[in-house]
Amino acid sequence: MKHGWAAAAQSGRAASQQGMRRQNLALVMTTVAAHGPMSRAAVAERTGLTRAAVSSLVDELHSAGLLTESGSVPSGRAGRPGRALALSERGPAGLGLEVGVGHLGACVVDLRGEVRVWLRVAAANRNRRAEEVLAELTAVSERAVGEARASGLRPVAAVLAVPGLVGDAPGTVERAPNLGWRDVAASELCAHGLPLEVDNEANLGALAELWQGAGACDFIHVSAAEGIGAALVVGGRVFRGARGFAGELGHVPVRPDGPVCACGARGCLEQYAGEEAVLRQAGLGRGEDAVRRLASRARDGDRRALGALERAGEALGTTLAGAVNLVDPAAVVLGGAYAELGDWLLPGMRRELATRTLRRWPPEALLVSALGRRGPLTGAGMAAIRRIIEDPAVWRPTD
Amino acid sequence: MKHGWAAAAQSGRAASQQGMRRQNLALVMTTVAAHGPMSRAAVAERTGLTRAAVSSLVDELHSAGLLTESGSVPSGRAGRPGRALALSERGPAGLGLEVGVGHLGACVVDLRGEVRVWLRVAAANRNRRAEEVLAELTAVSERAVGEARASGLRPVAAVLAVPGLVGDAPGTVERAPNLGWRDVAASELCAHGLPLEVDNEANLGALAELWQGAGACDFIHVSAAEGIGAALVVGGRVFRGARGFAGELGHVPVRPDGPVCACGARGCLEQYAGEEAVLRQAGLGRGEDAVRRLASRARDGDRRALGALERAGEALGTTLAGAVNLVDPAAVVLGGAYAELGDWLLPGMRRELATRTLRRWPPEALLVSALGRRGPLTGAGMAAIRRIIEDPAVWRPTD
DNA sequence: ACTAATTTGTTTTCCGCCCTTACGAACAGG
DNA sequence: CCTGTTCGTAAGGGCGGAAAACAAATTAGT
Repeated sequence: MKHGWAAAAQSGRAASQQGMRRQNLALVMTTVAAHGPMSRAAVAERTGLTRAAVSSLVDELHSAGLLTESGSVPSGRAGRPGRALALSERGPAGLGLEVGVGHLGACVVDLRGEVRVWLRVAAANRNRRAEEVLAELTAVSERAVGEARASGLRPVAAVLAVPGLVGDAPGTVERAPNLGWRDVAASELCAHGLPLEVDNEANLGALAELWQGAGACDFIHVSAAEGIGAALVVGGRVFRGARGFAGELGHVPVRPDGPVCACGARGCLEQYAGEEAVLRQAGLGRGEDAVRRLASRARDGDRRALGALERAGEALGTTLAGAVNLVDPAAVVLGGAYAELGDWLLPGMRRELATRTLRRWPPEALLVSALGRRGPLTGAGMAAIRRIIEDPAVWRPTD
Repeated sequence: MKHGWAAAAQSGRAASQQGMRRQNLALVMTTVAAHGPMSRAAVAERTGLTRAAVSSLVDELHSAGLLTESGSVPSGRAGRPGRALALSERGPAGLGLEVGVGHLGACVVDLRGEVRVWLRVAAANRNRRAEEVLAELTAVSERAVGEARASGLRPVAAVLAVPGLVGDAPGTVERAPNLGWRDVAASELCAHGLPLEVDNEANLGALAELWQGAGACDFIHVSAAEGIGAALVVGGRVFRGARGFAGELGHVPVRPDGPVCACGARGCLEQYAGEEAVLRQAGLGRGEDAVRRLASRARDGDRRALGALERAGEALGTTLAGAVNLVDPAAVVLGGAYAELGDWLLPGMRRELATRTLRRWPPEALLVSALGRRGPLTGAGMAAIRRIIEDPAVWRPTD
């Protein structure tokens, strides 16, 4: 009989005192970020650290410009009032960038998670040279950075949202079919000298939902834009899979013998609920604001539009029911462009989810994103600054 | 515009020196477990700790009876040879228990991960009173514990594998339809005074595969026994979902209009690849060793058996293709009773997976478990002792 | 108004743990 | 036999959190 523990089972790094300090700095930051302005004593109680330790940690974060101390806040009860700690609104900030098929975007998010600058310009990027697109994006982002500086903010990291796959090489887009990109090294854009990370727009939209939404920390975020993508958020982190390709909801089979898909298989979800398929069934052509036109037709009671949305919702529901059975998320969030179509998609989805999920998966766990289209760019900005919150030690104010 | 970080985004605990020590003890244990007998210096190099720190940690683990020191091992190179450290084969051990529909099992696994005692007795447990079953299991497990003690082992924790759902309450089975159990508090069994944990057999089978297999640490383990269950292993841990119900592969829809399932929905995978459906299509009745009979018929070239297995493999493949698109695992492992049917299931599965997965998911990533039926019980024993390896601080030799 | 009680934040002391450095031990090679 | 190398251990130092004590600021009670 074979024995022994497989090598794959090992994990973890050595814990040192520096690592301990680092972890506790992060703990204070995330605690203040999550639970609003609060006193040192409240932080201590919530984290389990002593008040003395919290004081020391707060000192360090304060002198780094990450935490600010407002005046006394009367607690209502007896005793000396605590001094409210909050994340600085003038410290480092995150720069979010987005390349869409029809637009470019840039935003700046401060430490508190508030969007302080928001720029979005129309641009026909389909099959345009990547260098050109990135040059224009650089211009947009420089405007955003300028406005941020004027408000006392200092963008220190950037995240770019793209409608495509990001591979192993950091800062590069492996494939973005709708843009016609292939192996584009987007870090070239980094003219600001900021470290730039690239991620899929669906993943970033999900993160925005995680950080802004009423939020569970385990959910599936469905983001229908050109294709149908899903992001699995597990324990507050996007689950990327072994090779980074997780979340390809659009090519989960709905009917094994269904229509042939561009991917070569039959009956993929995209053939039922993809933008192109829905528009075709609704009798609409593709175009810039096709989704908006579809929504207005549905509002007017157009039979074909309503039927197409009904069928799309049903197919989405069937597929998501399978995903729910497999993953058991606390919620399913409908985001991206389809958030605007929620009114007409939801009934079919709910019906399918209700009949096809075991253990009475609660129907109220199916949500529509409040961010909708703004999700990816918002998420990019938040992800950029979130790195500092989750590891304040990387931030040196002297830089 | 809404702002602020959702409360869900917080995580992590305070790091203290005790926690640091604890983590490093675990690091040494897992390193030695994963990379065989090795010297202190080798542990230091691999973990990043200093040789001095490793010495101190090893001392503590040695005096707790968890590590043993063999004689000098010449490294071949110049210099003083190191003394080989290995996990003790006489220290604490894990007790694995299993209640199946047709059998009871108990095993004892030592720190090295080796199965030292293995007992399995036939028993007709379907719709039998839980108390009776557990009493008989207690008898079996006492025999196993006795044999283990005779070899110098000391079972210190137990894990029970059941074909059912384990809920929030620790140590209780929420539902096990094939046994007819409902809200059974299995911890009552704990006559040995050992702490007992209960888990689903599919999850434990997956863990056995993780720890014994050549193993990736992200994979989907399909375990077909009575129902069809799957366990998602993510980063070396079983992913249980928000409510602990993840992995219900059997009720993922294959054909939305297919035959009605016991769950109320239509076209669930179980209707195509479940044991009952396959046996019916193959013209076989249910029975104790039905799977074995099916395999022998297939070996003999029986048309109906081959056809049934072909169709089952295809349905499994379709469903798994969807799961692979969603989760992007490094491997899919076919375990449980169906491992014995791999020869006939695999072709259809491979075909479906090849056509329906994007990004050419490598066909060699579809594996058949070597453990097969022995998976859950093995995994239970390993899980029991693994707790001590992953947190040696919980183990007090004085007990 | 004045005191007691309570809560906050800081200071001081202490302890644990890892790191650095140094040293003895054990082996291979010339 | 001597040298170079590697292994394990020991001593000293620094860092970081815990525990306890103290000062500060407010409420409650009389």
